[in-house]
Amino acid sequence: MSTHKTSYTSAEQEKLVMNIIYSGNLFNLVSNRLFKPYDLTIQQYNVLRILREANDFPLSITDIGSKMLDRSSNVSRLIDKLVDKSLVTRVESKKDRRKMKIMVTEGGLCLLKDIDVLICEMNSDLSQIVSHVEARDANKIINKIRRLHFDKYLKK
Amino acid sequence: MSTHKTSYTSAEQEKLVMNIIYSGNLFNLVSNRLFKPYDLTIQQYNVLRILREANDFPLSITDIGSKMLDRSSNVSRLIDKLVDKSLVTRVESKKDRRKMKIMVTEGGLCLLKDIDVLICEMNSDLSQIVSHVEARDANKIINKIRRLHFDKYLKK
DNA sequence: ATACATTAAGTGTAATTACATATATTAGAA
DNA sequence: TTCTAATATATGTAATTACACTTAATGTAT
Repeated sequence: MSTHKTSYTSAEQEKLVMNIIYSGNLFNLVSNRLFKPYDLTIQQYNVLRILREANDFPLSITDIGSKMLDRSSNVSRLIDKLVDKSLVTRVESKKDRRKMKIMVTEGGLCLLKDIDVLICEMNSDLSQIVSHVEARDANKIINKIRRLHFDKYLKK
Repeated sequence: MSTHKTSYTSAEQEKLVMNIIYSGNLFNLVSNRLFKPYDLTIQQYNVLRILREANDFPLSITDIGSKMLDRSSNVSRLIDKLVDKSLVTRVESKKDRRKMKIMVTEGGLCLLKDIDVLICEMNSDLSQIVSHVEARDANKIINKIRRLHFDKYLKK
């Protein structure tokens, strides 16, 4: 490592990127363990939440993919699993038969409601660790890095 | 979502956790693509860096695992790959034959030196997007969440 | 010395992922 | 219409991962 001030200056930014990768992996791992009793992965949980937020309006695979935490091309298979567990329904759109109309079921909403309690507890724990303002500031910084530094590598 | 002030307050913290997971995945994905021309994954790269920092002192599999970004139990297989590419050497310790002594090779150091240029460019880009102080503050907040909120779920 | 616990590394396996590609449908141009 | 391009979803695959387990070596109490 160089001893120039500029190098030292950028080290903290590099650490931040590494920290986000490391902590992201860790949070992901822990979240998946927390969701395990409900037989859900964090991605499956997020799809259910996205569908709940859509509020009875059916979403397509593409809609879901664009709103998802994880932009992989495996939304179809993810929905497969949720359909198997009767947490969502998938029917072909009649207007455009390429599209699927996906909705959360009553059972899915029920499960979400159970998990809401857990999430709520975690949130109140979290709010004792970092303040609203701190969280907002950190979000801003992470978003800046993502949008200005990383998104350009995802042109597709 | 409740309209109580406390609930609203914690929403930003929840977003931060989600943001770290999402951005972490994304940064990981982009980093892996950046390292692809060198036929390295980001974990392999980090192992090489850890070994370089050890400065000719051989590390065991456990040493590496404890310093790694990704705390999976697959360090052995990861080292396999690096040995196959002649980037590291692995020899049995004579004092304790359970342990392996792993060191980066000249070729590994060479490869790291090439990549340093790339990393350096990225760092100077990064430092134009977020300041040293912003990065330090964000690191502090993320570390607080990890240590006080998530690490307790990893007791083992 | 013997037995048992602990530590270190490696392996087996099912699930997940990234990436490329395939299939089906629709949109639009000639 | 007919051809081609674009869109939406699904699938094949090789690699990676989480997790449990095995194997081997060492430490320690008796």
